[in-house]
Amino acid sequence: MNGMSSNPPSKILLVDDEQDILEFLSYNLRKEGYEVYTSTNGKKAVEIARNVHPQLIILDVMMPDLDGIETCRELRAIDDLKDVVISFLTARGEDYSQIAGFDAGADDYITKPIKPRVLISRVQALLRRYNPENKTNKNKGNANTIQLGQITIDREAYLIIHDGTEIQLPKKEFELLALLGSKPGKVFTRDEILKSVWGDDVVVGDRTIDVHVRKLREKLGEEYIKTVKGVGYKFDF
Amino acid sequence: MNGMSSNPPSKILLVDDEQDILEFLSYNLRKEGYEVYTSTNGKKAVEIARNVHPQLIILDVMMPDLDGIETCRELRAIDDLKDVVISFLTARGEDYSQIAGFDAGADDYITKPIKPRVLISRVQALLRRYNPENKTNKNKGNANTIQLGQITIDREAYLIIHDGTEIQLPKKEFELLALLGSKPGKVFTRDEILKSVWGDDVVVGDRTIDVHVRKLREKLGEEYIKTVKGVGYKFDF
DNA sequence: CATTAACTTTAAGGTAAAATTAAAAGCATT
DNA sequence: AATGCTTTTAATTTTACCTTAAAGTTAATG
Repeated sequence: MNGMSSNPPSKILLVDDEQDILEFLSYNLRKEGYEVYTSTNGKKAVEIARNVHPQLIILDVMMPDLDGIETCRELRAIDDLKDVVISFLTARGEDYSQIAGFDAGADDYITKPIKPRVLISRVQALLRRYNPENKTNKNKGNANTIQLGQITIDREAYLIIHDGTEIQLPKKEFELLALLGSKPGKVFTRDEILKSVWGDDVVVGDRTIDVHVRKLREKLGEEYIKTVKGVGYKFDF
Repeated sequence: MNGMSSNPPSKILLVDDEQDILEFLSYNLRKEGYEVYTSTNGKKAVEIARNVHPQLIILDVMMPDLDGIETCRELRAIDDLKDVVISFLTARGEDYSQIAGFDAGADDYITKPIKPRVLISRVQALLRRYNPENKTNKNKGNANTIQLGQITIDREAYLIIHDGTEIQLPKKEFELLALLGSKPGKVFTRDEILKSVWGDDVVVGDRTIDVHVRKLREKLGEEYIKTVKGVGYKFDF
């Protein structure tokens, strides 16, 4: 039982159009002691959120009617809910750079399918961030973490969580990984990487990228970043 | 949206006891426009199949109660469902020599975990192979992939998916294939190929193209790239 | 059916690109 | 100014890809 920090259990609102997944998620979260509310559509979700003031809202991106992104906007527009933690729920392989570009104000992406254990740990991490005494609301606006299978990229803390272990990455390494991870599967050319991570003007030698890739592979394992010779690098997911 | 060939979206029945897998698969397939039905057990699956007549059934092999193999047998015993395409879903590393030996009547195996784009392409391949009238080859919105029968060319990832299997191609091979595939049926002369893939200035011998064609044929099969003697090469499917 | 031109096939270097390693150069922090 | 960490460079090795060359095959033509 982890839902109760000291006294009151954390309230979590789940929104997904599929009853099945809703049950799966709520079952696992309730087992941990969380107080779970559910809704199968965005409209109802906004209502519930207004009434119960959950600490965390998990929103499926793809929903008929009012989709996750719109729902998120509406929620963020409500004064009372300004600092609720909101996480999107997406299927793996999505283009996160695009979704992030929407800037709808989510704090996290959780990718499906997700194992109960991983779900719980992500939820815990998100709630830790909520921390009411921390009134300096840092997490405004865009998404701060992206979960790609075994790897979670936390843009706010510049760290990643790999197989449950936190790894603090230096700036450049982190930005390189975040770029590749923003569009899993896409090959980024060296030029694209240089422009995005180093900036238009900065000139560094070609081997610099290689060395950073090496560092990342050392820390994450060899399997995540793939080389496409003559083209560039990609995050394989 | 690719599920709709011309008008009616293809119906797919998914059967897996794990809720999150089910959700992952259905999310991705629905996004492509398929009409997806799900069941967490074999018995209910047979019922659904009887009622909705899906074009494709994807069955997890390992399920409690009525397992995939038995379910498949039952389905095949139903006269109405004789020519439904059935694919097993197995975990990677599972011993499926045994399963294959059972010969329960499946048309394909899909191994978990599977990447979204591979899943989609595999499903398309299956539907196309066994429903030949489904000849309409509408490209989906994703501007970076080209669907050519059993082959998907993904320009972003620099790879192709053939019969649902990813093949990472080297630069030159990929570019050659992408050129030929950009206009299926058209014969590209050697000059056109050289100019487009190698560039105006670069001078390479004529045999170089042949060798790359060979490599592609090795990886894809002989049937896709056709030689038109005295003229050039073309992609056919 | 011999000739020839065009394509196929195979295997062996050559080479450009990437990986690797170590060390130097930067930068904070104390 | 000394320490520890990050970033970049430089030098070397390794790898994968590309090209070529050489021999084999095919198909058209007289």
